[in-house]
Amino acid sequence: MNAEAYQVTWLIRRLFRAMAERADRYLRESGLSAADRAVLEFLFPDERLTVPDIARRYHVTRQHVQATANRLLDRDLVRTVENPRHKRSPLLQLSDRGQQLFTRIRRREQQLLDDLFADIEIADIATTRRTLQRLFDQLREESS
Amino acid sequence: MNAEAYQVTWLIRRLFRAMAERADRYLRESGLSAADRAVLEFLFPDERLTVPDIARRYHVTRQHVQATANRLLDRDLVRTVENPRHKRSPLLQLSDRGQQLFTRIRRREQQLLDDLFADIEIADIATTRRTLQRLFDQLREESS
DNA sequence: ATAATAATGACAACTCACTTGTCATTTTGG
DNA sequence: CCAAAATGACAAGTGAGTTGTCATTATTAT
Repeated sequence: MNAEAYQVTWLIRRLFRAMAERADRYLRESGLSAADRAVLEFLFPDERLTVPDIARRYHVTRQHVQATANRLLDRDLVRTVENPRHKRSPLLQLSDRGQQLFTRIRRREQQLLDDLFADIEIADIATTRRTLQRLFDQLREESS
Repeated sequence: MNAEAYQVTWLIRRLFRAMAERADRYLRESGLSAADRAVLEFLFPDERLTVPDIARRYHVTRQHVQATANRLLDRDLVRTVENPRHKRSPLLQLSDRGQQLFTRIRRREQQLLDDLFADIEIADIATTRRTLQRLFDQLREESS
């Protein structure tokens, strides 16, 4: 059992790398980085969040999210909306271009996902999801 | 089902980050980076491999492995053995210090792993391993 | 109301795991 | 034997993040 547990963690590492590689390839076509995608995802389809909000949810420094958000603003994929709760920290929201782009990306990802999981039984996917979720909860709990 | 498939990939990403964070913490205590650990693992317990061998297995550039190996050589965690098959490219092997260090690391990791998987049924671990393996095979196949 | 404290954006320098590219040498296979 | 491949050394770059600092703006506790 120890051996299997070890292999699970090994596979998580390998899968992450393989998925990131694959994602990089199709994201690059849209000129997006993984960090860009992550921020867009938080705003999709119509969330309004500040930079520090996203940083907290993403478990990443606000400075990093800020840099990413500024790039997205420059490229008109995101726009700012006045924040009634904080004058200096506007809410971010997908622009129309951002909406369209991310919708396309989601569709593309959905296709890749369907292909990837095509041959796997639904019950196995459910068990895997549940197990990974428990592992994740366990890790989060330990580090808090 | 699509939703569950998506969550599986999301969890893989999250788990990778959480595990990496955790690993960084305990590796740093030994003054090792993740790259150092990866190379040591290829040599543990008594493999003899050249830098390009490791690079090929690790699916990473030989230059990157070379830099890591050189650091490990500087720190006497690894030593070189003459390679009968290639004069310029010696075999790498764990030094005694490297052996001891990596043995300690493995023990520590085993403990963390046991804790992490403590509450999860063996059958679920087996299903998860099998499913992740199939996902991994699928990805590898597609990109070849 | 005010004074201390926290949150934010802007900017800069850094780290880490990698990559790409180049060169000189050595090895190998036709 | 000679062309092609493999190797180590060196250099510069990338991408996702981090830490740290500053000035400004909000929040809170008194």
